[in-house]
Amino acid sequence: MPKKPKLETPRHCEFCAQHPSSAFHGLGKEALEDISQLKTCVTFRKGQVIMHEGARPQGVYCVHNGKIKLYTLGTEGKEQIIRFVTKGDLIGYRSILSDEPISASATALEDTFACYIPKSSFFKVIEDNPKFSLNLLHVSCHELGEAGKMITSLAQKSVKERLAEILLILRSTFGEDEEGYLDISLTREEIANMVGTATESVIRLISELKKEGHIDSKGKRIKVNDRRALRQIAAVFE
Amino acid sequence: MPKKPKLETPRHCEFCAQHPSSAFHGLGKEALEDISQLKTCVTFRKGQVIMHEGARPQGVYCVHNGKIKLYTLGTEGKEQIIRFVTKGDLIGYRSILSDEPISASATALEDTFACYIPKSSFFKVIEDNPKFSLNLLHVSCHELGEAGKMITSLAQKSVKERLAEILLILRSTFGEDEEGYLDISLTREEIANMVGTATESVIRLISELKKEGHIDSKGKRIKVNDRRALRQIAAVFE
DNA sequence: GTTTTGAAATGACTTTTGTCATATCTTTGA
DNA sequence: TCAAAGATATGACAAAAGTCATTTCAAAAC
Repeated sequence: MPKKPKLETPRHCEFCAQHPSSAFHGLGKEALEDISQLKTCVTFRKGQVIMHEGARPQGVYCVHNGKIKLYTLGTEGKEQIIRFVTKGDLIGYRSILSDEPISASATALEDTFACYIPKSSFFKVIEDNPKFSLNLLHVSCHELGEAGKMITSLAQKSVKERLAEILLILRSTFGEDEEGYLDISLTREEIANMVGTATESVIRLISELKKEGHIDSKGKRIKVNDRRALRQIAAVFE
Repeated sequence: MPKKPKLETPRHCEFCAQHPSSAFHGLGKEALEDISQLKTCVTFRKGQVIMHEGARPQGVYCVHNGKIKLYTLGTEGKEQIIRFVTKGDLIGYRSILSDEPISASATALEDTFACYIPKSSFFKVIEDNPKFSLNLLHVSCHELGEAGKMITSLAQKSVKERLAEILLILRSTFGEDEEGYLDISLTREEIANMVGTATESVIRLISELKKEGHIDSKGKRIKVNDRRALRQIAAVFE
């Protein structure tokens, strides 16, 4: 039996709303109080599927903590990871707001704690709080920009450039642990599924970056030594 | 001097609002009246740049007619076409709503007529009309789903599969003229910039699809003969 | 109508990336 | 602690796609 550490207990929405990137940021006390009443709390174990591509969600999840991958399944059933979801992010809002089936499955990469807000309540909050609509627009339009960048990378960059880029994204999304390793555990296959390449290619290129001294790795764990160098390789000039 | 046919004259916003896919669809008469007051009308000649990547737009364009490509510039200055914009679509809303610089340049593929709505007016309409916010959310979330599909295609499909897919997208976006040719004129290079490949590869594969009888071409003009076959090649099962 | 320019088409070749086979290393759980 | 399963690593080879050079064609411009 796997160890099942006790998950953090649910909190009031006010806590999530403190994150500047949260869609609930800037809402009034009463609004947050309302949402707190309407939500229910859920936990997902590592590896558990949270939403399934093609399904019609009946609500959205607001992630309180944990790490989740969003991915679509390609022709051969191969996962393509679109992005990661962490603390403060919503899952399922795209489908509900565009009135389309879920476009990307979500699976927990770690034990995750989230709040479930039913569709009707979600729309109620939108109607009652113009600020919330604006926040959602802000989030979805930001994502749209990120997706555009990803499209350009996939279409124009080499596998090595993309890998370097992804490593930087992982670092800024998940940060580092005390030893300086990326604070996210992904298999080489999952990294390949983000980069859009074969697992073996990722393995080879990680070895290469390691030889070049830009990164270190110890089993699954990866450490970014030289961000400048990676940025150079990724041809990211921002 | 190139021929400059007279462009269609501006119309009231009510006309644009008739399109079910327009963000202005379903707004009340007064709201539309307000917008009509606030907007100004602009025309763009074929080839003219409408918005520039990196810029900070001071308003959005609502396209009344014409065809526009949205694209980012990759490392080597190579265009990556993200999507096309036509009648009823907005340009620049992503940047304004996410409060980020423009992520994709826009260039007119044909003479285009559009309405310009200043940022302040745009936000005013949002605040006064919850329905408009919802429409915008609908549009941006839909786009987000499309972007996800594009990411998966680029990452997992072969160039031929992607080309077949793009030809189908062009057909459903722009339709056909009386002779059955796609009602959009793109160079092979532009098609390559959508597919994410080299111009020569597109040329070769178009020849191949032609030999296989699935399409026809006459100079730039392309005709889709067998949608079923293209769908099969593109591995699109919808 | 002819010239000029830019696209499209095609061949030869190179590079990149993917696939398959196999060996080695880490975890995980008994 | 050790065995088994699952990841990672590496080599050899194949396939896909890109690049460069050249030719043919089409569309503007004169």
